[in-house]
Amino acid sequence: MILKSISKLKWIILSSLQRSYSVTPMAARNTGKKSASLLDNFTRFCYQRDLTRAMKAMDVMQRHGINADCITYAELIKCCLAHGAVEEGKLVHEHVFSGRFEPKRFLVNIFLNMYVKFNLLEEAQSLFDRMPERDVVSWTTMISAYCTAKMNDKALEFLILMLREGVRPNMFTYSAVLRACDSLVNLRQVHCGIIKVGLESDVFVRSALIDIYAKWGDLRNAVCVFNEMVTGDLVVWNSIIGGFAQNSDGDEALNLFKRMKRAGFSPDQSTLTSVLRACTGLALLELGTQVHVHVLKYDHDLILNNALLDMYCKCGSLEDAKSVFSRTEEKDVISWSTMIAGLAQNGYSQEALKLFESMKVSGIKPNYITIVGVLFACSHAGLVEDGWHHFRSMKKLYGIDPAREHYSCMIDLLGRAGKLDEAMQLIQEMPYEPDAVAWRALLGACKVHKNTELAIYAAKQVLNLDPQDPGTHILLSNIYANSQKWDDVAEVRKTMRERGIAKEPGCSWIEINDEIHTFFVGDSSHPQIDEINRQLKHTIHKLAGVGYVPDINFVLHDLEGEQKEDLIQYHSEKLAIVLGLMRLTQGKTIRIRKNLRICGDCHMFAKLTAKMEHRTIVIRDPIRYHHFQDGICSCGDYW
DNA sequence: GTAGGGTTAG
Repeated sequence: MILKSISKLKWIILSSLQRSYSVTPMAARNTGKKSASLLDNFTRFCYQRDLTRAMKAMDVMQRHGINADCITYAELIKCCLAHGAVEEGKLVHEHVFSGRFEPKRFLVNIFLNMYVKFNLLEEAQSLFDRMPERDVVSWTTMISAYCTAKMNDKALEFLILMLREGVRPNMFTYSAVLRACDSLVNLRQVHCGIIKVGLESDVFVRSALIDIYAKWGDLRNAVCVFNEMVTGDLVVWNSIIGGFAQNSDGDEALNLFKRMKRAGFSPDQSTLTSVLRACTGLALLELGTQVHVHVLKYDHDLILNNALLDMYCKCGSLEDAKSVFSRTEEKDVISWSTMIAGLAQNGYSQEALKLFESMKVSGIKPNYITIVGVLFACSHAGLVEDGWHHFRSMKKLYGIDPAREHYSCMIDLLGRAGKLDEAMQLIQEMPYEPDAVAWRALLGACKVHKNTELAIYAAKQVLNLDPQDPGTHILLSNIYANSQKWDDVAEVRKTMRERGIAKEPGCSWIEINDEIHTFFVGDSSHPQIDEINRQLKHTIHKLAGVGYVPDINFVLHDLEGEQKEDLIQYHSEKLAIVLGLMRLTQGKTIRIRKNLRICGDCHMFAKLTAKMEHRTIVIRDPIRYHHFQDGICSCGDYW
C-alpha cells in the first residue's frame, strides 16, 4: 500500500516535471534548477561514498533522462566496489549505457575493471568485445583478469592480440602478464619483449620478473634481474628474499635480508613472512623468536601468524606454537593444518587427532593437506584402523579425493605397522603411477622391518624415478654389502661414479646465542674442537656405563654415506649434541638440524644422552623429527 | 582507469 502510494507520488512529480519542461521558459528554468540540484545531490552522495542515497538519486535521474559526468560515475563505481555491491554496479552500468549519453573510454574501462573485480569474467569479456576502441588499459584489465583466473593461455593470447592491434603494452601490462608465464620458455620470450621496450627497470616489472623466475626455480636469472636494480623498492627486495626462502635456500634469504636492512629498508609483513620461512627451513629457533618480536606489530596478519606458527612447530618448540595458535583469533584452514601437522611431526599424534576433531567443530573445512597431517598422526601412533577410516571416508566427508600424498601416507602407515604386503598391495592398486615418495615410504618400512629383498626392489624403483638420489644409492650399496653381494656393490658405486653422484657429506648445525655452529662429519674446523672431542669421549665413556655400545653394524640405518672407516663417533650430530651440552645451560633443549637422515648409532647415542644428562634433545632431519627425552624418541625408532 | 612481494604436506 505504502509502496503503491510512493510510486504514485513519484509518477505525479515526474509527469508534472515532464509537462512543465515543455511548457514555458520559466518552468524550464525551474526544471534546470531541479536537475542541477538532483545532480548536486547525486555528486555529493557519490563522493561521500553514500551508496544508498547515490543509488536513489541515480534512480530519479534515470526517470528524468539526466546524466552526470563520467568522473562522478567513476566515483560511484568505486563506491560500489568498496561496498562489494555487485547488483548496484550493474544498475549503474545499465543507467550509463541506456540513454544517448556517451561514456568516455576511461569510464568504460572502469566498468570493465568493476566486472573483473567482481569476478564476472564473462560480463567483462562481453563489454570488452563491444568496446569500439580498446586502449592499453582495456587490454591490461582483461589480461590481468585472465591471470587471476589462472587462464594463462588466454592471458598470453591477449598479449599477442593487443600487439597485433598496435596497442603497446606498458609496465602495468607486463607486470600483470608475467604471472601467466607457465614455463621458462614463454617467460624468456616475454622478458625479451620487456627488455626491447626498455621496461625492465620499472620496479613493478622487476619484482614480477624476480618472482616468476624464482617460482620456476631459476634463481640465477632472478638474481640477475635483482642485481640490475637501480632504484630501491621494498617489494623488489621482498621478491628476491621470498624467492630464496621458497626455494629452500634460507641462508641466502637471510643474507639478503641483512643486506636489505643495511640498505635502509624496514621489513614489512611480507619480508617477515619470508624471513620466518627461512628460519623454519634452517630450524633457527633463536632467530625466529627474535623475528616474533617484530611480528607483534602485525597482530592481525593471518599469513604472518601462520608462518610464525609453522616456524615454532618446525623448530620443535611446541609450547610457543600452541601459544601462537591459541592467540590467533581468526584461524583459517592453514592455521589448523599447520598445528595438526606440527603436533604429529613432533610426536604428539593423539593431540593432533584431537585437534582435528576441534577443527571440524569450529566449522573450518579440512583440505587435502590437513588430511595428510591427520594420516601422518595415525601413522605415528600406530592407528592403522583410524588411518584407513580417514583415508576411506575423506571423499565422502570432506569431498577430497585421495591424492598421491595420501597414498604415500598410507604406505608409510602400513609399513610402519609391519604390514609390508598390504603396503605393497596399495602401491600396486593406487590410481596413480607410484612416485619416488611412495617407493621411499615402502623402502623405509623395509629398512625397519629388515626385509632385504623388498628393500632392494623398492630402492631400485626409487632410483628409476629419482636417479640422482645419493641416499638411496648408498642405502642400496649397503644392503648389498650386508648380503655379501660384492659385485652388486661395485655396480652401484660404478653407477654413482658414472652419474657423477657424490656422497653428500653429513652436516649438522646448532644455534647458540645467535651464533650458528656447523659441523661436518669428522669436522675439525670448529675453534673448540679439541674440547668437543674430549667431551665426546667422556660422554661415550659415561654412556658405556648405561649400556651404550657403538653400533658399527649400522648398515641398513646408515643413510649418511659415511663408510665404515669414517669413525661413527665423529658423526656431525654427535659433535653438535656435545657442543650443546657444553654451552647450553642445564634445562635448555638442545636443538639440532641435520641435512641427512640420522643413523642408528647416533639415534641410540641421542636417546641415552638425553636420559643420562636429563636433557631434551630435538634433532630434525630432512624428513622426520626426533624428540629425545628420558631415553625414548618420539619417532618410536622408526624413520 | 590498468600492475609487483608473504602461510600448511611429501
